[in-house]
Amino acid sequence: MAIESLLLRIFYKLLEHYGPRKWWPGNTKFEVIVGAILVQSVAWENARGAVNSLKKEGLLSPQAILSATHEEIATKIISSRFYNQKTEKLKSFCSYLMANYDGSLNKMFSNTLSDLREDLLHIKGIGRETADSILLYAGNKLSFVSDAYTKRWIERYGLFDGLSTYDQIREIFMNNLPEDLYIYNEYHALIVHHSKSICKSAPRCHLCPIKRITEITCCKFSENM
DNA sequence: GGCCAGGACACCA
DNA sequence: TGGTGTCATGGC
Repeated sequence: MAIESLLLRIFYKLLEHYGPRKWWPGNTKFEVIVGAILVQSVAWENARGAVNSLKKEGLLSPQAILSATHEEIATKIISSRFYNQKTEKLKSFCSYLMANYDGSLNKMFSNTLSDLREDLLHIKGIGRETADSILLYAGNKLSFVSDAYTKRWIERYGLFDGLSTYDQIREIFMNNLPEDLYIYNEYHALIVHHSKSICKSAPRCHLCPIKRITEITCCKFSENM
C-alpha cells in the first residue's frame, strides 16, 4: 500500500474511533503559545491551571510577561512544574516577539513556515515539538508535530523502517499527507491519545483500531470492531 | 511512596 | 551522536 493512502486510512480509522480531539485549547494565539510552553513534560491539566492563573492575574500578554518579575510569573505557573525554567522560556519567547514583531503575532505568522520555524528553534526553551505546536496550533501553518509518542507509535506498528530522528519522522508525514490543516491538527492529537489510551495498558501488544490496515498481529480491540 | 504526564537543555563519553 | 541528569508539581 502506498504510504499516502496508508497514512490517510490510519488517520480516518483513528478519527472514526476516537472522534476529534479538539486540540489546541486556547482563546487566543498567544494563549495557545503559552500553553505549548507550559505543557512541556506535564499533563495538559497541569498546564491549563497555570495558563488560567496567568490569565486571572492579567499576565497573558507579551508585554505583561516581560514587565512582571521572575517571581511573579513563577508563582503563577507552579502547577505546570519546572516553573523557574518555564518562566525564563516564556520571557525568552516574549522578548523575541517584541524585538522582531513589535509584539504582533499576526506579523510573526506572516513569515514563511521554514523561516519562522528556524527562528523559533533559536529561542531558548523552544525545541522542535514546541515550535511545531506553535506553528500548527497557533499559526495555522502546515507543520506536522512529531514527538516521542509518534516515534514510539510508528516503531510499535512497524510502519516505516529506518526513521529515527524527529525531522525524519516529521518529513514522512508532511511528504505524504494532504496539505490539510484539519488532518495535521487531528493526526498528532489522535496519535497521542491512541498511544496513551490503548497502548498504555498493553505496551508490547498491538492493540489498535488500525490492525486491519497494517495487518499487524495481535489486536484484541479490532476483534470487537 | 511510586509512577506518570502533550520537553528542552547542558554535559559527557 | 547518543545517553543521562536536571528541572522539581499534582493526581492517582
